[in-house]
Amino acid sequence: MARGTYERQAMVRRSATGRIGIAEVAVKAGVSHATVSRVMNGNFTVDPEIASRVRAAAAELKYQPNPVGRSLALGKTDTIGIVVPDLANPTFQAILRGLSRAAAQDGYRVLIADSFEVSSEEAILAGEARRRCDGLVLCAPRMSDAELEEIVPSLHPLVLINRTTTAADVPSLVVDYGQGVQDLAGHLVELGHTRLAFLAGPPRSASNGLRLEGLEAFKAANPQVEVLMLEGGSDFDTGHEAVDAVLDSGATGILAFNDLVAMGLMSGLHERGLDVPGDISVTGFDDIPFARYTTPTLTTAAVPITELGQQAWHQLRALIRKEENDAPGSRYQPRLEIRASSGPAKAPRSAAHG
Amino acid sequence: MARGTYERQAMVRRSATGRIGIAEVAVKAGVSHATVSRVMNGNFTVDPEIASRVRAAAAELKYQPNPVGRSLALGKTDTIGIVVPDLANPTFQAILRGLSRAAAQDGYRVLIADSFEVSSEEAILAGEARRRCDGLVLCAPRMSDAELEEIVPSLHPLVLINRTTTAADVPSLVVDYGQGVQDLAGHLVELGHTRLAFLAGPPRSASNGLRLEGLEAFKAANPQVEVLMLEGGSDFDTGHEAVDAVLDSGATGILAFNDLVAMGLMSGLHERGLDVPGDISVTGFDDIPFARYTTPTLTTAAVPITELGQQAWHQLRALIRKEENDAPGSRYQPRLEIRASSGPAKAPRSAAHG
DNA sequence: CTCACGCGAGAAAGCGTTTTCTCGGTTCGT
DNA sequence: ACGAACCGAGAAAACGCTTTCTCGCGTGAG
Repeated sequence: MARGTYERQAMVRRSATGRIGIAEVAVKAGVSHATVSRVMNGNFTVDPEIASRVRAAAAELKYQPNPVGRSLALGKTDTIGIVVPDLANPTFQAILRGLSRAAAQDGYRVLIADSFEVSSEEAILAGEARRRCDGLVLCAPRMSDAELEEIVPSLHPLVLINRTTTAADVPSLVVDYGQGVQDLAGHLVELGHTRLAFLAGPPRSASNGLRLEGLEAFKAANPQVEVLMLEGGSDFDTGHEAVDAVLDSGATGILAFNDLVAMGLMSGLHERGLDVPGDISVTGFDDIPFARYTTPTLTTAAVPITELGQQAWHQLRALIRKEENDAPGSRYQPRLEIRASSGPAKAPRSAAHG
Repeated sequence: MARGTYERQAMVRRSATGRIGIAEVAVKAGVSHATVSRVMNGNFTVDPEIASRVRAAAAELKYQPNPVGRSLALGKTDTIGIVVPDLANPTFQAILRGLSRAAAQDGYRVLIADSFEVSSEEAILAGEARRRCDGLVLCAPRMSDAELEEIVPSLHPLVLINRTTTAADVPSLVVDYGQGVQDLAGHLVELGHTRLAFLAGPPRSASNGLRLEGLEAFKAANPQVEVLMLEGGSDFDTGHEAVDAVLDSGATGILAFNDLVAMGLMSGLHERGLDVPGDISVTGFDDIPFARYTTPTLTTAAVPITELGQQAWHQLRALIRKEENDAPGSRYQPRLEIRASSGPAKAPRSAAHG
């Protein structure tokens, strides 16, 4: 029983900061703080008896290592950052969720940086977040290509969502919005619609650009159908306020920028006494959870967005661990999800009614 | 022109970690790293000429202070944490958003910890998050009172959401779910409903408990109306799967645990060919953004949840700054939001039909 | 019996900052 | 003209941890 040596140190005075540190544990256990560190990190080169003495002291003092000190010594924070333009948007919420869950399984935490749609802040925000973390996931749909290229090198390890870059070692996870919108348009045409309208998203958004490209391709392949462009945005209100423009367009099939816009639009149409899909068909994009529960249920293009968040972590993890990454980035194909908001076309409506 | 002194150090070799540190800037500017620190922190006790020399060197090397080192020296991280049980739930998304936005305005970042409904993890998660941050916001609706009381002292500065504690200096932000549910029930009764059913939330949830208390009070005050209890949960599927139970209950007015459950239920009723509110009235709770855009639009009790997130930051900030806090915590009254999903009662339905 | 070797634990350096302490050089007052 | 404040900047300590380096002791071999 080689006790007494350390039991005499009954009183432990806390360090300057008031919190229990490695030093207090070392004193209480009668060893050096180096040994405490070894024990806490499961280093087996330490005598079992001493180890248990240290563990006892640590438990008794409820010692919890200070992660900041640890991070400084180790040069890593076990934290990743994500920059999103708008946390109110279900798409980014879902990415965040997938990312957070996947990262948590590997013991990493997530720091969020919401740019609140102020794209001029995104670069600064990204830089700050990056320096606090071991890696970054960047969602910056409105940032210019030039600015993106400029900041990307300083952000490594980095994973981009719905953007691409020429820089090496920067995986891009992009959803093929162009294909998705073509599938939706094709679906409406099969139902007999010949006059479609695209209720666009935010003007400078990258994913809106992809949709527009897809529609151009669609128009080229289907010259017999009219595709009108309507200005829009990305939320409920956009859709709700677009009712007049939609009706004036005379289109019978409406491709909304996303599910939110589609829901706002359907709500507005309903208020006008119009029937969906009887009078007019509406499609969304994304397949957010709510899309199954709208009335009528929403035809949309499903994007495995939570899975994308998870994949973002896997790509980022490979970068952090400096592993060989066979598939740097990937492309997600939306899946057509036909529900009740799209139906056969009525006789074509005439434009400029009322 | 006292140049040359420092311009000779054209080559700057990066530190061990590869990143540019204060040391590199110091060498390039020909000063000590202490001086660089002073300049970077706007300390005016430094000679303007030297200061600008330092700034030039910093700019040229694109020096960005390492926040980890800074945090260690300063004993603060400029980061707060939030623990939520489920990031998929719009309520917590909204809290997070309000919190994040408010904190960002004061230069703080937010670290998220999602417990994924595993309440046994919550305590550990909370502790870990806390140690990495300057303060914590805890949403742990399922944690037992005993466990909560046990961990609370070690989490200070701490703000609780929808929980209370006996510990001092721990503000609680709680929504008065009891009052809200009574308002909703009262509304249905005014419409002539005499047989109500409450589609409950997760059994051990604190906010569900508050609703149940409210309903008890309501029953006591309105002995003429029947209030049935139905088991449930907190998401779409719960509501959707509860259709049979709801119909069997014979109730004409349904109080759903929250908006999600209400939406699931309405969707299920719609599939059965039933009309809301013609055949049956449905109310939700929370007034999530989607509630305005369902068909029919959803009668619900509006909770200023984003504002609550913002308030959480203000309370936490006061704690971090050790300010006097005149109003430690507050209570939020839901506002009855009458929309189209509730209407006059039909002739009472008989239970156990078909 | 002595020497080399190995093992376990303490000493110390290092991570990148901030901040106190100290000291050399001015400047001002007398 | 001499000493006392003063000021600006470098040296060094501190923050809390990990890890390398070093050294003492014990064991086994020659």
